[in-house]
Amino acid sequence: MRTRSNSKQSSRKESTVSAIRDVDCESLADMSNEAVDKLVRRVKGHGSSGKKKQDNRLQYDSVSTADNGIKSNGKQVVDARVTWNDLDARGLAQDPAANENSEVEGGGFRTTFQESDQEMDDIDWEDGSSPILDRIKNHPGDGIREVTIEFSESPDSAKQKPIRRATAEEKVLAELVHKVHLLCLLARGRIIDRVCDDPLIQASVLSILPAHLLNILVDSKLHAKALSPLVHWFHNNFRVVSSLSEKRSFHSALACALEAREGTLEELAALSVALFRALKLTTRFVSILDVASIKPDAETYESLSQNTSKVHRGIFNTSTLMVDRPKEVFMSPKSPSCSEKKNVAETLTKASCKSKDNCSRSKKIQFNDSPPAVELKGKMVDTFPYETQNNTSEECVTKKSQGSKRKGDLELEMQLQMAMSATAVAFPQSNKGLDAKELNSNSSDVSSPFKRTRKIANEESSSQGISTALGSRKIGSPLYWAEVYCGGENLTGKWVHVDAVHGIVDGEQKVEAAAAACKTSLRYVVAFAGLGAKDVTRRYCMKWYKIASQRINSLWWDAVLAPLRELESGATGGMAHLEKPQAEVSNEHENVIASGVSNLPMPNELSSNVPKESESKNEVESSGRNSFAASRNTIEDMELETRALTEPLPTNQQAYKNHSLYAIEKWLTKCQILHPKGPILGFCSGHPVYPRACVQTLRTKERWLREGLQVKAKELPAKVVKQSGKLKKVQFSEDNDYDETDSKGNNELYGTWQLEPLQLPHAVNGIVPKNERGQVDVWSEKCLPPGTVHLRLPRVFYVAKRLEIDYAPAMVGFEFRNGRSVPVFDGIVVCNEFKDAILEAYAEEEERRDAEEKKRNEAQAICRWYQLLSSIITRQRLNKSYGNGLLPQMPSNVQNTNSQSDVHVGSQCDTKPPERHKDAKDRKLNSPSMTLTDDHEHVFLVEDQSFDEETSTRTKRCHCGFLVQVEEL
DNA sequence: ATGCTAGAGAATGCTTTGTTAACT
DNA sequence: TAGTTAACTTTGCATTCTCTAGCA
Repeated sequence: MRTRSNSKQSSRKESTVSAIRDVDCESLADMSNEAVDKLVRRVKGHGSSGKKKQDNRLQYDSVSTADNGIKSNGKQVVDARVTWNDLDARGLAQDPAANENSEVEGGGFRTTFQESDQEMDDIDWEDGSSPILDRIKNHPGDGIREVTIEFSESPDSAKQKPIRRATAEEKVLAELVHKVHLLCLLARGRIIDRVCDDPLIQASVLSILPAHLLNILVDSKLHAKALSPLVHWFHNNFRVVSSLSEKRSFHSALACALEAREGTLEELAALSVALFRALKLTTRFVSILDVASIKPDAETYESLSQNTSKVHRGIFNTSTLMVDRPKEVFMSPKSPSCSEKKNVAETLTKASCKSKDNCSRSKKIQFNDSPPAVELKGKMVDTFPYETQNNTSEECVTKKSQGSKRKGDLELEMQLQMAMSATAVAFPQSNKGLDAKELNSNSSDVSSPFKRTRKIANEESSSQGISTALGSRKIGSPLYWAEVYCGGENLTGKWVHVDAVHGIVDGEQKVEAAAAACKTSLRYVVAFAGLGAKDVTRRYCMKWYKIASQRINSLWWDAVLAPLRELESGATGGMAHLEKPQAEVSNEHENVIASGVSNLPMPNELSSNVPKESESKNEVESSGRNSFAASRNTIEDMELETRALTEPLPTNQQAYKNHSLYAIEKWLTKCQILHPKGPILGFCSGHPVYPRACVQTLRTKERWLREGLQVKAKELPAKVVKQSGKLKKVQFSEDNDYDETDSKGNNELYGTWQLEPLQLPHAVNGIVPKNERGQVDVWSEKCLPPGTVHLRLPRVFYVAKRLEIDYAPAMVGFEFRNGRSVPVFDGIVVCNEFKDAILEAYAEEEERRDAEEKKRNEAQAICRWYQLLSSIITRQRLNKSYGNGLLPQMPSNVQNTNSQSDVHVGSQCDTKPPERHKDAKDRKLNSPSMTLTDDHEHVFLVEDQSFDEETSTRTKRCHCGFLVQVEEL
């Protein structure tokens, strides 16, 4: 029985796992990855609507799709859910709390809930016979709360899954997430870069470097080949392990990795950078920023289509663990033999268990998993394509044999490994504290990422890379390496790719294929130095058109990188010591070592000093070298630009659709044309390929007017296209000889080469030239007739009208309202000479208007006060008369009280609040407390009233002196 | 088995310059 | 009577994106 979890289950489970991982996570990149994932999932809400208690669902990844015909595109996958209700019912439900936390003994291992969860996360489930499944079946209390097996959906129903497209909002969100993730990863890179500059770290690395390697790099013209012994030494002396769960600074992690001579890929890459820098090589730390997708689709689809082979990261981590972990053991053919290594490893493991620091936790994982891998050694080693670079002949032999292997064979091997690894995972140590994401990267580290890519690389790998049946997404991808500046390369010097972790020198051409095979796209490759950064994606990405759409708007990205580029440029220039004499370099080595040993500053101090130090170095050492640095940077920029302009022609037509360099006529849009039509750069499927620069956008005359351009006289349209039916209808009814439309309803389009700057008629005698609608279309300043000015002020046309100045309403655009577009006006256009007069009058007018409004507001306020007080009085009187002194709690209602009152003040006030009301109000305001608190009811006797006929105002007096003036109708 | 192409179908985005009746 | 305001109604095509069948 093959089962898969659905998307809800997956994402829900992942969120739980993420929570656990949060604790374990060490890598900032991972944390940000997860945070982004969470955010995206939450917003999209696709993964959040699952049942409760499904956190522990198993995910069965159809790893081998071949035998049951399940396609990996998510359409034909059996979407069978495996939850755990029944197990729960059998055992777990009895003591769920205990189950969740207690350790379970079984099968010779101990595991915790967390572990089992992670194991689940870390395992690719294969058929019903999965060891883990068996284990769980045998031990139903194994930290599992809920088991439900649902076969609610048939493969066919999966096929009918509605395709949900991302909304605009989701796209915006995805872009924001992408940006934030980029910034986070940039920050991470800078942190690592800074630690690589740490003199203590550098000194420590140097101290373990064999003496004979110290002197091989002091050639004034460094060649990439000269790095090989060093790289091989590093490769053979440092091993990649899974990360530790503890959170700690990268500095201490690096120190720890150095001490143990093993660490994550990131740490080891950083160590190699530190080593190169200690040797005074100009070195950058390079990282692929594997950011969240800029398009929501991928992830939406991913989470939606759990059925697909694009299973969640957790699952891939699993496969990472299973596939790649074993490789680490035999990844280095030159390293000690397997058995040897295993012994060392075991020793290390034991030692590390006792070790006071936290470095060691993960080591045991590696070695426990190694045995199954060992058997595959022979098969795996030769799959390492990179090793062609530096490998010995024996590897070449094996490579040849590998070359004859079919992909299916390779998959079989992988699956075999998975099965074996799954068994290994059952051992308790395996997953403790493992961060799945780290595993991902680590396994990448561990094995040479490129092993799996061997075949793909040969086949001009696409993003698909190896069959998804391997569950291999983003596994083993090269993520970190170094770039060393070799002055002896080429004529001008060159930045050389150095992946010391994998023992690779100058393998830049292979990075793309390796990454592609691991489903990592080279969207951003950033080199860090001197706390700065530079985008060097062009160096590694040969197929820019494939990643262009996956990158953020270059304006934004360039703006972000601009300050970092300066820093980077300063550092890589200032650190150059290539031309120093050998003796000097040796002395410096000694100094570094000495400073590291005898004069140890605090790590914080160190790190904070680094930039200053390098800056001061720059100042002192390289005032004359700045030009050298500048030229080096310029040369590199030119190199990258050259790459950008010399990208090979894509072989498939669709790549030309949005290609930045090339175009074929077939994929031009309706409003595009080739001008000039040539030169032809090549052919694709028989279609001539032209430079993209030849593609011109065409527009109608009106459209060009908006840009402040007009068509030259006697220019014929470059292209005539059919007009939309709707427009045709409108324009035919209005004017058959409409300028832009011929009698057949076609639109005439013009190109930029047919245009000249707009020449609008001048304003003459204070008259604004207007269009046929009596207005001026102000799309931009260029559209203003000469001699006029656009005054964007509200109500300014009143002023112009009052002053009898000629003006035209300024139409600034359209808005779509009530199913049609409506012009939007903003201000007026007047002749320049009236501008000041209008503005002055406008200011006066606005002042007067403000004063009037203020007056009106005041009058209204007075009126309302009067109403309020009148109603209070009335209510009080009514209360006295009928309420037995009890104040009613009902809200006052002025209208009601007025209607019952003898004093008809409300209605009169509404119409016209007389001045005298103010007096009355004032008086009342002066003595309201007396009126209200004395518990005295005013009595207005008829004989005490007076009536002013002039103003129709009746004045009523109470014996207490209180009076009310009422205007009578 | 895989990748490419063409085409279908759906979603998205651009388009774009009133009228009438009630009320003040 | 003139001016103001609100309700009315809610297209249709081009482009883009995704998927699929067919072919090499």
